[in-house]
Amino acid sequence: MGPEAIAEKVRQDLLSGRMRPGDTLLQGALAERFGVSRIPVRDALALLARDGLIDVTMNRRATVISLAPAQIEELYDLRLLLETDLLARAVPCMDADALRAVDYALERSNLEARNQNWSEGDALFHDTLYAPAARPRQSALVADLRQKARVQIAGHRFLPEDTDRWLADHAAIVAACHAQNAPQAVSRLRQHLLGAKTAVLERMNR
Amino acid sequence: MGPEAIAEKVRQDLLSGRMRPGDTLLQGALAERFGVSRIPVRDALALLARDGLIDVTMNRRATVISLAPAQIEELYDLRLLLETDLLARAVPCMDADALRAVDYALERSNLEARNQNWSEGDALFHDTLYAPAARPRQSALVADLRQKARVQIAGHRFLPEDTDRWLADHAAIVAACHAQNAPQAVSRLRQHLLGAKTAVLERMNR
DNA sequence: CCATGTATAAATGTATACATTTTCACAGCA
DNA sequence: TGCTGTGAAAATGTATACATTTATACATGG
Repeated sequence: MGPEAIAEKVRQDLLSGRMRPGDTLLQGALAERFGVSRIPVRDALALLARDGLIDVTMNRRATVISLAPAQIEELYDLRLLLETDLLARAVPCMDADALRAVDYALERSNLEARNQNWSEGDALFHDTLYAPAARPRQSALVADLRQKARVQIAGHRFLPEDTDRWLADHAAIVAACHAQNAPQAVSRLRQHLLGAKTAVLERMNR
Repeated sequence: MGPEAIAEKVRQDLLSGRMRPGDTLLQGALAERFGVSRIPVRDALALLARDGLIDVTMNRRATVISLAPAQIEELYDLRLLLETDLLARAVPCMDADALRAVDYALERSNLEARNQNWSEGDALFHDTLYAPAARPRQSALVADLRQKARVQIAGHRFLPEDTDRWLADHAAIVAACHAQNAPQAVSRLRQHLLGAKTAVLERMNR
């Protein structure tokens, strides 16, 4: 069991909400759980820290990142900025294959939503949507931001209530893509992300 | 000598061009240089990897990141997107104190440029410029991107030739800030960054 | 009852030793 | 000459042991 495999297991704990913001990760406990010494565990924690999912400081136990509302807001504003730019670049590059992939991702996100697995399908959908832009670094950044948001959301235990509205948003975006109407696609993505931001912030303030 | 102190020393090697893209970093050599075992060195390398300055893969020696032209281009496009947004947010928030700080940073960047230390002053100037936006995450992201670019530039050994033009760009941006004219400030920042991007790309193709 | 200081327990940081993997020079061959 | 495979040398990965720091429980004083 190598460091990246350990990191992946722990990442699933974070994304699924089994571990929540503020929880501590003990090297010794993880080492015992995975049957290794603390050295590879430290490496795994460094990987998660690289993605900004946990906070590791000298001589202190690692903790799951806990974001204040202002930081959540900045996070979603960043997603808005980066994702609308990606989509604007992607739409003109979408050929028949890309559109087929988007259609498939839309269907998948619908299915996953029915299976209590909204986040997974949502992530796949957005990644597929931006793939034609061929911006690996920017896409990776967005994926990181989304993952950070997921950890907070999963940790706060609020399952998406407005799933239907968000699926409708997705469908509208896809329709604009088929019409090769980049401005409209971007506009709908903007509404989609603004809605997500306010929904999360609102539910954090209870 | 702790991991972060080691990382800082190595970071200076990267930013100054003493180590160049593609160069390898040996754990044993660094351990001997800093008089510690390889364990804290590994932690230091993990920190640098977190900032995307070096590439560490399992069982392979760490190497300084080497960016292809397409990646450099994406990097500057990202800076453009994130920095113009930051400046647009910052200008309306600039009070007398902030403007004084910007003036001071402009002077400093002029001085540093005369001292063969352009990059240092440039980084300070931009950071000061965006500080009023109060967007710590976005600012940190931009600082990371700038640092990555610096490593490439320093490694390729091309000192800025158009320093005077860039200093003039800075002055123009500051003037627009004083006039509280955000659109103009953003427009000039855009020109500034586009110029930097083309200059770097052009010189990489020799 | 709450705050503060202290001792003990627990967790982390680092050095050393050894296993595993990669690297690199060099021999052999087309 | 150029390529490929092989072996020794070197570099990395991990376990263990121990030093150092932090966290927690508990007693003490306000």
